[in-house]
Amino acid sequence: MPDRTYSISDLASEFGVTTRTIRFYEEKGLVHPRREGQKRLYSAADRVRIKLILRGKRIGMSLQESVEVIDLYDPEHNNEEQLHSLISTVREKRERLLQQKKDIDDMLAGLDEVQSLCEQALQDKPASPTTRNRQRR
Amino acid sequence: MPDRTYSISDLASEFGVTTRTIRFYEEKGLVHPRREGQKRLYSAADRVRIKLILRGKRIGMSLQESVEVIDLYDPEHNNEEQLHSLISTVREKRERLLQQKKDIDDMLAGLDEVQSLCEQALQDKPASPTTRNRQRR
DNA sequence: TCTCAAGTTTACGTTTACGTCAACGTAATT
DNA sequence: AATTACGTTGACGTAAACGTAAACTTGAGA
Repeated sequence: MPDRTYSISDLASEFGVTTRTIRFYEEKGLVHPRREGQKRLYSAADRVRIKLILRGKRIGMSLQESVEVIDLYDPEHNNEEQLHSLISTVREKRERLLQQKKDIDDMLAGLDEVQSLCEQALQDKPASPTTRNRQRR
Repeated sequence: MPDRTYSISDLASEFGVTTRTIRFYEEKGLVHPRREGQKRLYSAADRVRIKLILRGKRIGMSLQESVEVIDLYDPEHNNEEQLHSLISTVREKRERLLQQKKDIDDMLAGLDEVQSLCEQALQDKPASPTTRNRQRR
């Protein structure tokens, strides 16, 4: 059923955000759900847009920037000039993402180090002082 | 020279931020530079802290969260309980970072797709209309 | 019919991360 | 002595991304 629709609270609970958040995205023009009377009806495409926006948020993108990335997909680019500028936009986005990956890898390496230091410290004193005291008395 | 110091504008220009930004970090207790009279004097350690904060920012961390990560490095953890909670903190951070890496890879895949569609579209019409017109006249 | 959950609009509040003056100090240069 | 560069402390402003409260509607069920 590719034409399934979603209520606002469907999506809110699915994505772990409030309905206020989703309405806010609409205020900002990030999504345009249909209306059934008063109620908002979200299509599968709307759902994907929100999902992609939240993905962008997780890696520190602003809402506007996420939309910018999402809009790279729909072909509004007809002439050669637009295609070239699109390609260079893609290149810039990609460079930033690669930098972010590097930042993440660096941070992961730091966490590994912290963890092994921790585990070593736990090895060096296998019995805690409290345990020792309890045993002696 | 491991005891080199930096002025506020040294660091600002090195990291591409304003001096206001660095003073703001101090207001928030993220760095504590020494003073020479009125002026702030930043040590190599201060510089690294700022660098790590900015790294955190690039991957969407708040300033507080970056500090939290940075503070994992200095051993304030003496007893067993603290060590265990530190390890579980590390685990949580790592999980989030891995999710972010996945998000980035997904987005990179999307960009690849956009780019190849672009290049194909450019292949399909190798001569632009303007070029054609110029050649015909 | 009454209620109750789910939805709606409007509007003001909040947090984070700085920007932007203003007004002043200090040290070197002209 | 005056300019210039660099620094300082307030203090207020702002944009983004929602939170929160108020007051209303609407469709489904007891």
